Amino acid sequence: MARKQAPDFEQRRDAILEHAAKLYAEHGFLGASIADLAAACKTSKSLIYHYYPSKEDILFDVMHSHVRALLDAAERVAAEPRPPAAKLHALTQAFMRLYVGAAARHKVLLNELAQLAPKQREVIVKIQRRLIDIVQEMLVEIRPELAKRAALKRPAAMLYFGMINWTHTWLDPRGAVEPERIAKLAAEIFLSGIAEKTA
Amino acid sequence: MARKQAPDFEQRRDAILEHAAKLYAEHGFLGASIADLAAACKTSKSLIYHYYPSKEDILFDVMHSHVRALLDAAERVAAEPRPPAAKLHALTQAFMRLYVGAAARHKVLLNELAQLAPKQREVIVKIQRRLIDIVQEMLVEIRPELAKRAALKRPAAMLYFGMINWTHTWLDPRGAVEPERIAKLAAEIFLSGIAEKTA
DNA sequence: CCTACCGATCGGTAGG
DNA sequence: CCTACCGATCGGTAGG
Repeated sequence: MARKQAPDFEQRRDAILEHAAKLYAEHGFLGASIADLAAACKTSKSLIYHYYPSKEDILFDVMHSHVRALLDAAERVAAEPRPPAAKLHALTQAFMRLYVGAAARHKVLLNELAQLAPKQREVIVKIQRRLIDIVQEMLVEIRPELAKRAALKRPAAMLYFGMINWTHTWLDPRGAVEPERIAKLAAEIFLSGIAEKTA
Repeated sequence: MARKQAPDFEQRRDAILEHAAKLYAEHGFLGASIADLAAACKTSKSLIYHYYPSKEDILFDVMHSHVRALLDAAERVAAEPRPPAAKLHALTQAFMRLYVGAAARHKVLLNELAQLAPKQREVIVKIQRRLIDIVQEMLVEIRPELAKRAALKRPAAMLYFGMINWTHTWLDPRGAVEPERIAKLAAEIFLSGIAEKTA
């Protein structure tokens, strides 16, 4: 009879993931070894390999868990029956909460995509594309004129992502200006901007 | 008597720098070895070490040459006797030209700062701070109200940098929408946005 | 006889 | 400017 999985399997796995995200965010994926990760988790390398088949699979899981959370949040907001501008505000707040709550995973997602094997990278990129599509659709709802200028849809969405994704390099969650305020400012700047300038 | 430097010393050094920028942009600093760099330059590892004392010094030079070019361009635009909004437009165009013309160096500057030793990192960060200051001053010229809301000055400047720095992840210089047009769109969105929303 | 985990060490390759 | 190497450390796996 097969023995049961350890009762805390999921918790242990998640603890490894969280330590890995921190190490990879700080030193880069290649700059942090499995030995470093094992030390941070206060176990052995073998224990890490019991939970993950390879170092790259850990990186994939760090990115995948985060990008899935972003997509879930975005789909939830997109489905709300609200005016489109209010949706973009809500989406920006939701993104900012996830960025702050999972800052290490976010940084890894943005910096280490190139370290993934093509197949795994494609899984992440596909989810990211769905995120971009959701934002594009919101922008068209806000400025229907954008639908006629199809070439500008993607650039507009990417400029929006630039504003909020870049915050991970400078925003201090315990700084003078709270993340909620920054999210509000970013959404306001973007909404006024495209309202005036893409018509 | 000391032998003269090779007449093409500077050109060779610059060729190394350019190949290094490309390799580090594609594989990451830690993912590209000195042997890879030597192969790309069609020489030996020893030749590389003739021009640079260490791998890290190559990384520093890649970043330093680029951030200096950005600062020079920004200071030139800031000194022009023009209306502040026109200056921000000109600055955005100047940044975009440098990002496109030195895409690999730009990517390395944004992704590999953590791989530098603290002393060298500080040199780069100081120049980056001067860049941010120049943008902040322009924003205050555009919206004098920002001076009274000091806490928002830096966030506003960083949201601007987010928009344009992030372009390196998605902007194709040979795509349907030219970089000049993206720069114009970004500056317009930002100018209308802060005009309306930070008063 | 399984899963969970350890200390020790593998073959290869890094920067120098 | 090259080949021949070094001390160290890498990701991954062995036996028990």
